[in-house]
Amino acid sequence: MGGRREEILEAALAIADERGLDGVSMRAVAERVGVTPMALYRHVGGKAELLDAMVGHLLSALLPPDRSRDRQEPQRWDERLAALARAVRAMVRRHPWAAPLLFSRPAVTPDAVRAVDVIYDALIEAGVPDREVPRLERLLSTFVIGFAASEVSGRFTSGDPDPRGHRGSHPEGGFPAHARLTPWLRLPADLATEFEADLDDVLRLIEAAAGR
Amino acid sequence: MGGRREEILEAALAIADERGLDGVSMRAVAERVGVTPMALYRHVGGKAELLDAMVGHLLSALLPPDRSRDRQEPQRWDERLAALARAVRAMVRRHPWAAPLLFSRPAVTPDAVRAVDVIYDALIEAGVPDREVPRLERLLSTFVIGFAASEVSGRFTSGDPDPRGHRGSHPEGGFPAHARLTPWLRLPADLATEFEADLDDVLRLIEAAAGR
DNA sequence: GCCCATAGGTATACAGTGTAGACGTATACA
DNA sequence: TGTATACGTCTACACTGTATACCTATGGGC
Repeated sequence: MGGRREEILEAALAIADERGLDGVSMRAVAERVGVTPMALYRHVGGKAELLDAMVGHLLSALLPPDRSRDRQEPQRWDERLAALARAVRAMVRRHPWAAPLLFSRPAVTPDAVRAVDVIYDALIEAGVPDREVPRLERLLSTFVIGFAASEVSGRFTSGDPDPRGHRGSHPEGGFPAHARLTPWLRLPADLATEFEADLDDVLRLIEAAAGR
Repeated sequence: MGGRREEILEAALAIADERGLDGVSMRAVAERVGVTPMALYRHVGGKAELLDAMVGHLLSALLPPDRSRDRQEPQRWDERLAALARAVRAMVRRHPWAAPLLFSRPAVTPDAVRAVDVIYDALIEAGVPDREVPRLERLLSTFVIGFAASEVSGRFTSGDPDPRGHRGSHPEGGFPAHARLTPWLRLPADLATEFEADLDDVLRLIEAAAGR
């Protein structure tokens, strides 16, 4: 059975959560499973395939079990999209190592396609013309993944922490707009509410695209 | 002088362009410079710092030389933002290896801060309230970098190439929205015009935020 | 009972990685 | 002349992914 494969995957996930993606070496995974490194190759094709399987595993937990055909979806389209977006962000925050992989690996696993289908469905219900649906799906998912990736990789938080002394303006007027915005740049930027505001804006963008 | 450091950087850039980011090993760079691997450590602190310097080098070429105070910026705010966005996309397409690094390394180099300042300035001119400017800068840059990264890493192009036989619907009605959109999913998705359409939408989003 | 194919695991080995540490040398300044 | 500093080399270490070869236990057909 594929029980062993599952065991390997769980071990790799645990190591990634504990020690980061760099900690996931074939030897480390093998040791955790209690087996020789080369034994892994019988179950996963290699390191690349192992990484793919890891993100696939995470994606499979994104959506609730597929009862979408049994019962009517309760929420409005925008609430469904927002819920999915929040789920992605939460997943990336729990497993920061997954962020770079989400960009490189295309969504080909059945679970990933299922998620895309949920987005398509919501966009159609929103009134987006069929022709525009794939584009707006890519726009939305790019933003959500990009936000989460930026967040966990420090691209947002460590940006420009009061540069060059505590006065607002840079030496010799280097960055005038920064100077003017100093009071707002000083705040630590609550990323949870920022995500909600962004999400709101993007959903309005979709509404606008639907009404054309 | 730092001439040697520049030489090392150029060598690393050239290797990344030719053989990808994985080709950039200390040994490879050293060989190209004509020196022993350990000699690099006198000029760049280590591999991580080398990578940082590489993206810094690319960013420094993004904006025209700083004459922003000599002459008035000619274009409207939205044209300026669009130009910068297109420049980022072009840069990533020319140097695909840079995409993942742009997400992880925060914008702390002077050139990066200068680019952010340009965006701030445009957003202010657009009429965005000061309080909202940093957020919308992050939203815009996240989208632009995310789009470019997705594009060069194959997240867009290799998505679902007519899955499971050439009929639109999946076996046993797995993905209804996919089925409905089949005609549009079949097109190869012109990413250049898609980028322009997205950009247009995001700039409208900014306009909407300005008018509140 | 016998035989053998197959699945799963092990041992060894190879080429490559980043970099710590010790050592050398040449130039510039006191 | 002496010495400090910048720059480079050499060696070595602890890793990485994985190709290859070998071993072992289990199950099915005869």
